[in-house]
Amino acid sequence: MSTRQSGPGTTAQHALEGLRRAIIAGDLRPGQRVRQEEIADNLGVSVAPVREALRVLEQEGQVEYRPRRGYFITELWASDLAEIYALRQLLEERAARKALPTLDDDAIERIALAARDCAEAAERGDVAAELAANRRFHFGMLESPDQVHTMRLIRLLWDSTESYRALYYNSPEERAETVHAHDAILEAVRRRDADALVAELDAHRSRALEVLTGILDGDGER
Amino acid sequence: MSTRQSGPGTTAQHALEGLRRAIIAGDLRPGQRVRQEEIADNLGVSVAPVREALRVLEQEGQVEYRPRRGYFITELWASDLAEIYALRQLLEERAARKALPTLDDDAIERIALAARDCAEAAERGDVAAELAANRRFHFGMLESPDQVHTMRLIRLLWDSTESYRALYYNSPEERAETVHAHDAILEAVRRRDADALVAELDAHRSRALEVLTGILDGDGER
DNA sequence: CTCGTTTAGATTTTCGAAAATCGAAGCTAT
DNA sequence: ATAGCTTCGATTTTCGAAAATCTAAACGAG
Repeated sequence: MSTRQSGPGTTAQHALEGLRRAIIAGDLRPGQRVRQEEIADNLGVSVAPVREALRVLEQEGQVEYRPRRGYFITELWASDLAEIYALRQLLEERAARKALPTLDDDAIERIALAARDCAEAAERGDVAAELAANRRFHFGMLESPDQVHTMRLIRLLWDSTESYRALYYNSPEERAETVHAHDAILEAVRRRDADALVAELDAHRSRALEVLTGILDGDGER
Repeated sequence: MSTRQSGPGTTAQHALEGLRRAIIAGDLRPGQRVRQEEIADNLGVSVAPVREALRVLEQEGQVEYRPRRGYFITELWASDLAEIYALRQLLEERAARKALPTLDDDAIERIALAARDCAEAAERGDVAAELAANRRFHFGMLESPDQVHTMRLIRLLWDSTESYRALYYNSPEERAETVHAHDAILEAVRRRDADALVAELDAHRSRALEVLTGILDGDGER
């Protein structure tokens, strides 16, 4: 599927988006080999841009590269997720405290909108849309112009766990839970209460990690 | 220069190394445009592997990409360096405290060797060799098997400032200073004194940042 | 003289095919 | 039967050239 035509982005960007979609959708599963020509054919492009996209994903940690052997979707264990979530805690607390005082009403409105989008997508069960809205929600309250490098690291951590977050959103219970957590977070943002915000973010994150650990230990045991 | 032949690595890796060298050596300066064909010709390869290498550097933050416009060597301001060094402080303290108890005599020997290599390179004025040895020194005491993701972020931060570190090493004074700082750090490692180690690392880092800030404000002022 | 348009050259981007490499099945000698 | 070697198909990797796009200079109208 997918008609090819020179849109605003380059073909490599198109390939990157296609690969991301496939990973989130579960068409490409952890551990699986990525057949370059197959991806290229599915997207109606040649292998060159696909390889460039794979390089990007490699740097993000979403695929692993073995020279002359190809690219493989990264498999994460519970211990990996724990480390990544601990790093997120460290970096996101920093970012949140820095950014919170700089948020104007406009920014808060955008965050609230993202929360609504997120809730709607959750109800529809549209995992991809929920992932996107969830990102807008969280990054909306962390982003600040003098923290670009911090944000780059945070974005990297999010990217490398995107497919596992998709796993999390497959549970209807957790989708509902997320809506509540977002309300509490948004409330803290509105009150400009940094400590409360950090506490809520930590709780939100911990919950996700706990659930994911359960899922991974349940069926992904080596 | 540079004879091409199918070595152990791929051509893309060869291109990546070539680009790194050129950046460290100052052949490619901050802000400058990267002409893909020129790079390819110099390395005796085609543009495809060069583009893949550039994608890697883009993710590392060493080059910036503007679609259909090309790749540009990233320009960092004093404020960028300050942020990056603050992040390093945060992450390296974590890594050092985790790794210190796990270092065996063998590991410490490797670190000491790296320190010697570093001092020798400093004396010779071989900046590239010093950068490499310096990296072995620092990463040798941070690396630990259950902190792979932390190390990935730290490596990223180091990569993105590699050319500026090269700038720092151009000063003979600072090369000498580094040797002393490394001695103090190594001493703390041998004593297994985590607090002292962190303090020395912080001091070492602060000094570098201070010097670099001076250099950048001096001549690179927009 | 200034602003917008056109054109030409340089550069990026993508493709399709050739070359190199890998992994597994099949073969042979012991 | 098995260990080691060989061959074959599948896949990655690289190349050279075509297509698309951008930058800057030349041009012309107001």
